[in-house]
Amino acid sequence: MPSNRALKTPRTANNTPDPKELSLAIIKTACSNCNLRELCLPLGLTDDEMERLDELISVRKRVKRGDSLYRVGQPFDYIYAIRSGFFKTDVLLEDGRDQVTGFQMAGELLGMDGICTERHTCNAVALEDSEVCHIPFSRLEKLSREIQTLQRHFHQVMSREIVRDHGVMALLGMMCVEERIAAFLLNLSQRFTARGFSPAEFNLRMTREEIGSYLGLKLETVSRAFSRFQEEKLISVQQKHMHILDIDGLKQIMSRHNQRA
Amino acid sequence: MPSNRALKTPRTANNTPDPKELSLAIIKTACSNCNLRELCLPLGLTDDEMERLDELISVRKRVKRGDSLYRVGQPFDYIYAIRSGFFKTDVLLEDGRDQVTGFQMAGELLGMDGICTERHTCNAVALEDSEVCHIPFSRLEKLSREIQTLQRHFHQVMSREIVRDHGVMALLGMMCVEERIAAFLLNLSQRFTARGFSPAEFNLRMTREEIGSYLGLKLETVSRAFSRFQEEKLISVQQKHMHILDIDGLKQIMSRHNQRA
DNA sequence: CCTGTCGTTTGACCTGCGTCAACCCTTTAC
DNA sequence: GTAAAGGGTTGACGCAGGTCAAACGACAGG
Repeated sequence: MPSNRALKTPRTANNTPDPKELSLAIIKTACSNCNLRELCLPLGLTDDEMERLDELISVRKRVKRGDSLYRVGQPFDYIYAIRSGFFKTDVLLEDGRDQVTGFQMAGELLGMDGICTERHTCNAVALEDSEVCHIPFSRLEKLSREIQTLQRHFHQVMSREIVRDHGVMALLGMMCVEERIAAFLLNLSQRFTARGFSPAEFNLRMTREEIGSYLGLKLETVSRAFSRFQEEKLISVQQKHMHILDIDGLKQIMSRHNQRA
Repeated sequence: MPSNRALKTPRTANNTPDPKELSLAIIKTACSNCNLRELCLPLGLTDDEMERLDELISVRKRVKRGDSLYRVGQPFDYIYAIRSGFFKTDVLLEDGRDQVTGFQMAGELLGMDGICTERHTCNAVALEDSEVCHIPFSRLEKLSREIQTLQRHFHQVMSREIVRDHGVMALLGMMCVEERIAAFLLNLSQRFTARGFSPAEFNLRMTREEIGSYLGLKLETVSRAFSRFQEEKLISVQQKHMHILDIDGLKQIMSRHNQRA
């Protein structure tokens, strides 16, 4: 079974977009009236500064589920802010194995992997129909030379990404299955909460295989862990619908010292 | 005979540091005559710009083997550039388990984990007597608002850290023991080469346990892998002295498709 | 010099998670 | 509607790498 099934672009059957745009449709944008501005890049800016940021984010595009926002090796020109939707990023080894390096949701930035070599070093794939603001990186750098708050905030976002990655390393390096799954669910829960959604009930946008890839597990292992958590009344899950019944129970799993195999 | 002896800090025997500084001794600094300037922060700057960077890096300090440069929770004020020596960074879980998140050598920057919360989120520990340049972060930000080249380069350094972390995730998430060890040795070899040392012969500054922690393995597993590589004439290792006999052999291990357990 | 400590190696054994396979449910295509 | 394919669950089994234990070598301190 090919592990990257999701990478196949679903047929663009009904709505045929401009062929050179593929499935990307252009929409008008403005940070100043975006309800994600407190989560996203404009955080902390004055109205005046935000207008200047507006000027540089001229396009917002749709990315259909299964389509790539960017792929390994493509030239890097933009940082992307997710307006709505859900993405995964992954890296591939030559032999076809792939590792999901993160899941990104509304208000989060994508593309910072491309800064160092001016080419992207991972793939970003939409897990549901999404909208993305395109931020020309050189103009963002210029503006952040002029607006200290913006500069600081951008540095914080990159730093947060590094810290997040350290957390994933800790997860992959020393946690057992149950801890990884609990950590994963608690992280999702917390991020949905920050966006005004229920902490306890949400849809998983990714397959068991993608969860497994992110957590360094096989899909069967993820499935079994979900079943076990369900038996223990920690969660109730069917298909993609996840209901966390006992948040504290999940937190306890994280603090029981149960080493990795 | 290790060809990278030069990395060992010259004996501190004769010059006794100020006692209230503990093991940190202050030394005069200048990027402009530092032989690491092509690896480190000043990369690409004009002489004039480099002088301005010099002004802001007023102190260089020694950190003795085993001492921390910074610890989790400490306020973040500086980015550190390693002048000489060798460090590890690690994160701890409450229960005492810890994960090494990286090994850093001369010319590399430390401390970017602290930007997002203004407090450090990992520990940085010297694995041998080292010298470190202290770069006040707010002044670095100011200067990078004025010098575009510096701004770009700093962004590249942070981005490179993110990309490196993705590589470690791939390693932890899908490689088997032999691949991890081979990847680790090849990475060290390449970084020593970039610093003008032998690609084939170097001293490991870290213990088997620290290697294991970084690679998500137990120390016994690391030791066994070294022994097996030695039997196969890929390396010759005794204690901390590593001699790579067959670089291509190690690379082949990386490309054999041997999944993770 | 000797002694204690720390790091490393090696063997024997065990187990958590991967592998393989069968089957089911849901969604999409026509 | 039906068919086909993708995604998920569950069981039986095997092995890579963890655990435990013993012994050794290198180095620091007295």
